[in-house]
Formats: sequence, structure tokens, C-alpha cells
Amino acid sequence: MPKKITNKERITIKQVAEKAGVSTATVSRVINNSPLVTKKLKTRVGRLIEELGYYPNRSARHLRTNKICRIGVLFADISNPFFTSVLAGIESALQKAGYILLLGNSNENPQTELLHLNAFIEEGVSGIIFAPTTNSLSRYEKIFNLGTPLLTFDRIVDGLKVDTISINNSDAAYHATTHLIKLGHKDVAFIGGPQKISTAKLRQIGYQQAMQEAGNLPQRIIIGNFRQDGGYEAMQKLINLPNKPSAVVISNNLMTLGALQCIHEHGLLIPNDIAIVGFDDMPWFASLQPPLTVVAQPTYEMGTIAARMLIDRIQNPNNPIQRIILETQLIVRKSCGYQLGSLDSIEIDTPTRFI
Amino acid sequence: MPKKITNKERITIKQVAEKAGVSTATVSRVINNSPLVTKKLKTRVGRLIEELGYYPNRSARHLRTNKICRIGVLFADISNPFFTSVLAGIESALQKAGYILLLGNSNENPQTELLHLNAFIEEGVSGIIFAPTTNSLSRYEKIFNLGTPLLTFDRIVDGLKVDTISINNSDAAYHATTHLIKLGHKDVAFIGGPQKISTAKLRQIGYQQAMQEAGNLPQRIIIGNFRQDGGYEAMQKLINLPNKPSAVVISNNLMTLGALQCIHEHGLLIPNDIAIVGFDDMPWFASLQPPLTVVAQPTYEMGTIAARMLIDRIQNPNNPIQRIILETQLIVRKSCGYQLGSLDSIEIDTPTRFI
DNA sequence: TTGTAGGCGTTATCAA
DNA sequence: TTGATAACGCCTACAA
Repeated sequence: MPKKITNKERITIKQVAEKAGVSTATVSRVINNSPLVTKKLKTRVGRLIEELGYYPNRSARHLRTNKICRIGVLFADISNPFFTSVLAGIESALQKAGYILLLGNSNENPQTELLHLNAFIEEGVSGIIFAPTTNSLSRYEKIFNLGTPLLTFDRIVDGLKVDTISINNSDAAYHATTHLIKLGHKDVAFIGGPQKISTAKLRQIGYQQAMQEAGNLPQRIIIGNFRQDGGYEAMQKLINLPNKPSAVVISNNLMTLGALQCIHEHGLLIPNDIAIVGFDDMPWFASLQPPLTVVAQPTYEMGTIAARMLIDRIQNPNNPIQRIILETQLIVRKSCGYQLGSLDSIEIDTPTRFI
Repeated sequence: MPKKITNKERITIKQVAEKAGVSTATVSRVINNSPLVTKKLKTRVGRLIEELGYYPNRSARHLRTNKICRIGVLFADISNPFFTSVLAGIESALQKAGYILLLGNSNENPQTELLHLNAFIEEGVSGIIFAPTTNSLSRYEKIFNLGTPLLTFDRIVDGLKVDTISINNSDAAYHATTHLIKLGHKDVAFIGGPQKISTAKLRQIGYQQAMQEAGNLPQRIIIGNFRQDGGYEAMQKLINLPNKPSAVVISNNLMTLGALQCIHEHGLLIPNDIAIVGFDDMPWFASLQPPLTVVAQPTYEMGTIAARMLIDRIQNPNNPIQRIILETQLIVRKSCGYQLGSLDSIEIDTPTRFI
């Protein structure tokens, strides 16, 4: 008869105590490095713990102490390299601080988002970092009222009184647009994103402002979905126009990729036929032909700062709310071309960062 | 005197029971959708739960039932787009199955890896997906003996009897190398990776085999660190050689990026001066100049399958161990050049995937 | 159909 | 310095 294989039961503090001939209290003290235990006992019990393969049960601990180092992180689009880089930053900071990272992906879907937020609460996380899918205050009020510290990154929910970290979106788009205008482009188009996402709206405002200040230049805005196919379609529309724009600001990284593909497929030359400023620098943007001029966001830093802010908030719940806005950097490469006499106003090439 | 703001206490089943004038058992039954409760009571208690903002405490639940839907995922390099894509696949599958994802990043550091694995165990995860940093069986034996289902992806630990999913690494490198040889290259170099990583070793073997079978062509292998700077340095070494190779197989994506940068900086032309086959297709590889010929791995699928395998294992602990090997695809673009008379043996261009 | 009560693994209080 | 014990929030026999 085959031996029935059962799941191994986990060693508990009780079993360690029995084997050691001490009380569970003592074992607990050893685990928690209490100074009360004699050195001799400590080493003896410690060895036994190692030997038996005892691992503390965090659920029990959590229940008893109501303290736990877990943080929920909820992304809007996990496969977007922008988010990935932020995630890397968050992970690094949380790891250093000894926090466990619970990860979720809302996929830009408010329903899914709520599911994850609830799950995080049930898991008892001591804080949540997330990129909200909508700008609707009421959607987040219930969670907010629970008192678990929240921090939104990249995007802002109007009226939600939580710490936030984001970039200066309107400025970023403003500078990108102005860069093109200074190079002599009068017909600069803009590929924007879903209006319910605050970053999309702000970048659009920056573009509009730049066009207005430059003498009320005619604006052309196409809205995409912030993904690659959206960028492709948007660029398609622009190219098919009777009076194709001479330059385009593309307001997000994936759409930039799609737009590039579209441009290549039409056999258009950058920057001669069409000039481009993209969003979010990526290590490979410098290897594109031509190397891409982009607005670079400090993504990794955004992640580390977000995590540190949240941990700080957990420790000091009553400190005033913080809203951090990081500045972006326009990295000028070769996708906008040059025009004599205007070079003085252009920033210098930034070397590619090795990440 | 300022009112002392205290953290809101969380509503418990007991408080709901009191308010509702029922026992905690009844509330518990309502939460768990027990068919025993009358409809009327169910709706009444249900409404109260909603009203009071009650969230079940999963730690307590876990303690009591010893069941919990948490899975630990440990990556070796979270900022590598290859891993990111796998993560997206895992997340998607876990979300569908109702599992919470605990994420860690070992950063290729065995110490950090162990810390995370231990933390996962303490969190009581019902399974762990990870990319081992080493090929040392003894390193994972303790965790293995605990009985928590393990699954390694991308890499394999010799002798570790757990489910695995990986690609056919030697085949992939073999085909990449053969592709170049068939195009007429006799002097194909190889940029490899750390030997403690199984994928690096296997890809190297594939290269060696191809060179041997092609009439014992002279092999040139440079070992990099699987990161961008490593690829740069390795390519630098190759370029500085008195007899520079005419073609190079680069065994990972980040090193490909670095190698490209090096090639550009030296003003060399691809494929005329040097032909390239890279590893891991990325959406933007098609937009490079010239578009890159690569070995494409089904990364996202690897993630979804890994997650499903692990969940299956959790439910059927005694099923036989599975080792899944996914085939790769050589995507021929323009970084290897063409040679008349040899085109028949080359696969056809694959269209860029929209992810 | 609902209620009572014990216990999951841990820690903290109190007594020894 | 160590031990006994209650309690954290929840679920589930078992009793009613």
C-alpha cells in the first residue's frame, strides 16, 4: 500500500518549547531577541529552532500584535516600462525597510482596482501605494476613511487628502512643445491620452499653453489610449491629414513606440518629414534611429521616494500631507532636427544613463 | 487641548454581531455565504457589514483555517524587461485565480534571495515562483523540505525536484548561431553570461554545438554580466580584437542593448561591419536601425503557465513533477544581412507583435 | 436555523 | 529570569 503523503505540518513555538523543555513564552522571547533570556538558554533554544526548521507564523503574530510590515502596491499597467521602473524603485526601498510588497495590477480598470484595494485592506497592509485609474474622489473615500495610509503616484485624485508624488506634467509637455517651436515648427500636433487620467490632462494643458504663448499657433490634438496601438492609430490619423503636421509631441512612452512604427511603415523620415518628442526616456531610445528626443521622468526615484514617504506616514500618521512634484528633463537627441540660429536655446545632449 | 487622533480600530465580526443582535457565528456564515442562514438575516447582516465598513481579517482567518491564497514571486532582476513581461503574465493568472501576489527581487544576490524565501514562508504562502540565483541544490533544500510547493522559471537548479518552466536555451542559441553561419559568417563570436545561471550555460552550449557542427569553426566567447554595461564591455573587447568577428550572438537582452551602444559609438555599421543576433524580443527592437534579428521568448506565456502550474500543484501535491520547456522563435529582421543563394534557409519575417 | 465555545500560533501581562 | 495564561479575530463542531 502506498504511503499516504501528507502535507508536512509546520513546526510551532509550542513544539520548540516542548523539545527544549521550556515554556512557549521563553521561545517567543528568544525569537524576539528579548534581553531577558540568559545567554545559555538563548543559544540552546536558538539552535533547536534552526534544527527543527521553525519559522514564525506571521498571521498569528499579526493577529496578536496588530503590527505587520506589509505594503500594497497597485499599478495601472504593469507591463508599461514606466511603471516597471517605478516598481523597481519601490521594491528596493521597501526591501531595505523590511516591508513585504503585495502587488496588484488594475489594468486601468476601476473595478479591478477596487478588488485589489479591498484585498490589501483584508491583508492588513499598513499602507498602499497606487496609481488611481480615475479621478473620482467618491471612489476612494471608503478606503480612505478606513485610516490606512494611502499614497498616489503618477496621478492625482482631486480632493483626496493623501500624500502624492508625481511629475510636473504640464511643464514637461510645455517644454517639449516649446522645444519644437523654437526649432521653427509652427504646426506641432499632440497625441494625448484618456482624459480621466490626470497626467494625460495636464500634459495636454502644457501643450496648449505652449502653443498659445507662441502666438496662438493652431492646435491639433489626437487622443490615444496610452498604449502602443493607440499611438499607432493616432499617428496614422495625423499622417493621413491633408496638411500633415511637421512635428508631434507624444504624451506617453507606449504611444511613442506605436507612433514610431507607423512612421516607419509609411517610409517617413525623422526628423525631415516629421519631428518627434516622446515621453519617458528608456535605455534603448538612444539606440533608435535617429536617437529620440524625449521628456525623461525620474521613474526609479519616484518609486524610492514614494515608498519612503509612505513608511514615514505610517510612522507619523498626523504629519501634514505631502505632495511632491518631481521635475522632468528634456533630453535632446536627434529626432527634432536642428535649425541654424536657434541652437542657443537648445539644451545640450545628455549622455545615456546606464541603469 | 488637541484631540488625540488615534488610528481607527477595525470593525470585527463581534461588533457586527452585536449591532445586528445575532451571534458571531451567524455573521461568519453570512460572510462565507453559508446556505444555512435565512435570506432575511443574510441581507440584514450583509447590509450592516457594508454600512459599518467591515473587512474580514485574513490573518485571523488564515490562523484558524490554515488556508490562504498567497503566492510568493521572487525575481532575479526586476528591472529587466524580460522578467517584467513574465511578471505581467504571472500577475494576470494569479489575479484570475484569486491569489495575492507577494513580490520580491533578489537582484541576483543569493543572500537576498534567501531572505525573501524565508519571508514568504513566514507569510504562509501556499506556493513560490522564483528564478534561482544559483545552481546550488543545497541552497534550496531547506525550503524545499518544508513542503511548500516551489516552481522555478527561466532557470533550473540541478537535482531540485520541483516544477520548472523554461525555454529551450541551447536550441535557441544553436539556431541563432546557425542562422549566421548559413548567411556565410565563419567568424561568429558569442557574448555569454554568468556560468552559475543555467540559462547562460545552456545558451553557450548551443552556440558551441552550432560552431562545431559547422565544421569546427573557431569559437570566441566573452562572458558578460547579463546587464547593459556587461554587454558594452564585452562588445568593446570584441571590437578591439585584431581580427574582429564578423558576427556576434548576444545571449541576453540587456547585454544586447549595451553591445548596440558600443557598436554605435564606434561608428560601425550593422550588418555590414558586424552582424548581430540578440536575445528576447522587445516591442522596440523592430524600431531599431536596422531592425534587430532576435531569439524571441514567449515571456508573458511563461508567466501565465508558471502561475497555473503552481496553482495546480497546490491543489494536487502528489502529481508527478512537471518540467515545461517552451520553444523560442528566431525573428529574422535586418541585423544579419543577406547573402544570395542562402535565403531559402532563412525564416520569413515575423510581423511585430502588438502587446 | 441559530448560538455556544474552543482553539489556531503568538505575544504580553502577571505572578513566581 | 522564567512560566502560566489570556487574548487577538475568526471558523466550526456541537448543542439547542
